[in-house]
Amino acid sequence: MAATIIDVARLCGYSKATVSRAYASPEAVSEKAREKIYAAAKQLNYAPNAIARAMVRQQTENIAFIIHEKQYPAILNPFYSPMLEAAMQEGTRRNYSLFVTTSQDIHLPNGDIYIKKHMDGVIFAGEVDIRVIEEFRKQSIPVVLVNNYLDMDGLVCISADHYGGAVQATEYLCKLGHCKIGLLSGRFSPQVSEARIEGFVKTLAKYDIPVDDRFIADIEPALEDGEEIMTRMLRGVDRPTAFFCTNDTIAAGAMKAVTRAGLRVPEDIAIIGFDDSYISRVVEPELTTVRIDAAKMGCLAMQTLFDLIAGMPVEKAHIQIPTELIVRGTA
Amino acid sequence: MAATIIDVARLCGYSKATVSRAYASPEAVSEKAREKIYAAAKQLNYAPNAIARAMVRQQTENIAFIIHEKQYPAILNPFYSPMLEAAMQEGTRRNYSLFVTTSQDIHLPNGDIYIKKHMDGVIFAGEVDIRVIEEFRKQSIPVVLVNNYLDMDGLVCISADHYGGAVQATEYLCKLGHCKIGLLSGRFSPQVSEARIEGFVKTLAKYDIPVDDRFIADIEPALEDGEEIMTRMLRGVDRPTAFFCTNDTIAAGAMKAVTRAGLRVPEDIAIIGFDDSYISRVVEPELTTVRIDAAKMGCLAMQTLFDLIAGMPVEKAHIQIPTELIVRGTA
DNA sequence: CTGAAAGCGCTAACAT
DNA sequence: ATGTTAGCGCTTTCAG
Repeated sequence: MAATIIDVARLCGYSKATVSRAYASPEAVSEKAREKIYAAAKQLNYAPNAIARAMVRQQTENIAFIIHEKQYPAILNPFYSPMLEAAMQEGTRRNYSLFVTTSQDIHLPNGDIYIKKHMDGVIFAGEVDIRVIEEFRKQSIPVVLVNNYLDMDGLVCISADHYGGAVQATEYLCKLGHCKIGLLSGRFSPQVSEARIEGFVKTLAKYDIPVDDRFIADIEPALEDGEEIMTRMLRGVDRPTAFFCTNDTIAAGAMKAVTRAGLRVPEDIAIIGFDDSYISRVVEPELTTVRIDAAKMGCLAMQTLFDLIAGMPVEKAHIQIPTELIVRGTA
Repeated sequence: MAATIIDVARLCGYSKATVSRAYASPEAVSEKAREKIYAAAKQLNYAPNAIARAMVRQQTENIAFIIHEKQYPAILNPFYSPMLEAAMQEGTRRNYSLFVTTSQDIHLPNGDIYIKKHMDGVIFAGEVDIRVIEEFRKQSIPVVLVNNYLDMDGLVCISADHYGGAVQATEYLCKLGHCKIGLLSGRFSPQVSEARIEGFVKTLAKYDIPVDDRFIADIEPALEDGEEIMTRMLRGVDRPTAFFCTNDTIAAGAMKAVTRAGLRVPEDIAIIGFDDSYISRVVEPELTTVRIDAAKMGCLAMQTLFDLIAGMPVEKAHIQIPTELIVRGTA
């Protein structure tokens, strides 16, 4: 069907080796040859076959970005978007392509773990099954984990400083003079949730503010859940004057509840989010939140992966990205 | 390095053909053989090499989803998210993987158009250079265009009924009694923008409402732009009581402007959006908008592509998805 | 700078 | 049910 390197070679009179070089290393071929070859190729609609190339070179220039099914609406997930985006750009820069898939794409008929397409490297986002990682490493495929932390020998993990971020947020609320502060905590992977909760609790302790269990909620990190729980909390006696929400989506839901109850943010209830995702700017007033530099995480993940692919040793297994408090209108 | 089919064959005593079959068509191999083969494979950490397989089968089970650079923050783009999502799920169902890339990934050193990785089919989202499509078809790679319409022979295009959606929105506003209605039109691909504008204008005509050019804006479809233009329009004398925004992002920006001006949505200014994207539910009050079933479009795009790959003839080149008015709180 | 030839790892007839 | 064999299209020594 499609023209092959042989057809081109035949048409232009050069050998297929030379044709190959005209694409793989143009500078190694005389200008005259190059011209003739490209002309012949054009005439035949020839385009090099990446599969064949990958086969002999034993590398595909493909990277997989794998997201756990549970978090699957990942592309929808305003947190992962910029990460993916940055990773893609970094990949493109190096002539790599990014495969975005879920973890269900990596199983074999016999039940074994395996990545269907050959990948030069893999980025796991968020939760992962440890066995999957082990399996990949057995097959000598470099792996980096982003937005999660697992204590495996030599496994590079890139995550945000969830603890620090929670401290920044809580401290800010305390300094504002709030002395009744609630927590709307979303269910993420245990490490993440726990770190954020811990930051909150320890900071309250530092400021001698008691933790009131009635105003601590453990919910799914969705808009409706945020709204629902806040509606309920608003009815509580002696309710807090401020809430720390462990992501922006929850915070947006909480804001809705406050508004609908006829109260005002931040005058009646101050709210602070986490992630600095896109929605922090669509709500009005705009959300005060803890910024995670997701783009940086994505970029770093790719760069680290490239190093690994190039055989460079791991310098630091656990890279933690600092967070930053972004003060806007809700607290 | 990695074990090959030959190593497995040697270890288990079967031929490599049988080993191959144990993976490609397990039912064609005796149970005993399968067990031995899988055991040997496990011992050697063997996993079939997808590249080699793709090479001989001449198909990769990969689909590319290509978004024009201009719209690149596509993953960020709340409109494309559900589309991508649905496409991925549909792909997974058929054992295909989805490559998400930009249009810049498809050029050759010599300037020719070409897709670096071999793909069994390609979905273009939004704007595309016609020459790119021509080139793909020359290389006999099936193509479908989604969220855009191009009149090319036999090219399948899947788009929403932009005209109809604009009519629904405008008509609703008219029926509500608004007789001064503004338009905040975002710059999308010409076909899309024009269809939406036309729907707006014709509907006003139908209701004998004059079109006031002072309250028609042509802007970038971004939050800030929506806010900025609305702030300006609010200062206009004899200003509209309602605005039709050609996407939700613009509408959200416009809502901010209204709120900041101390006015209320929808009491003072009614607003209606387009897309029914995620943000239509994060704003408060929630946005009345025209729903485009982006998930359906993504799913349909994949299904059509699979048909094309299977060699089935194109039944209908231009598939138009109907829109639906979703009435919520802003109009 | 160019050519000849040996594979890369797997599948798909065709036999047995 | 299993084995034999001939490639898939390209890159890469090694020579010239």
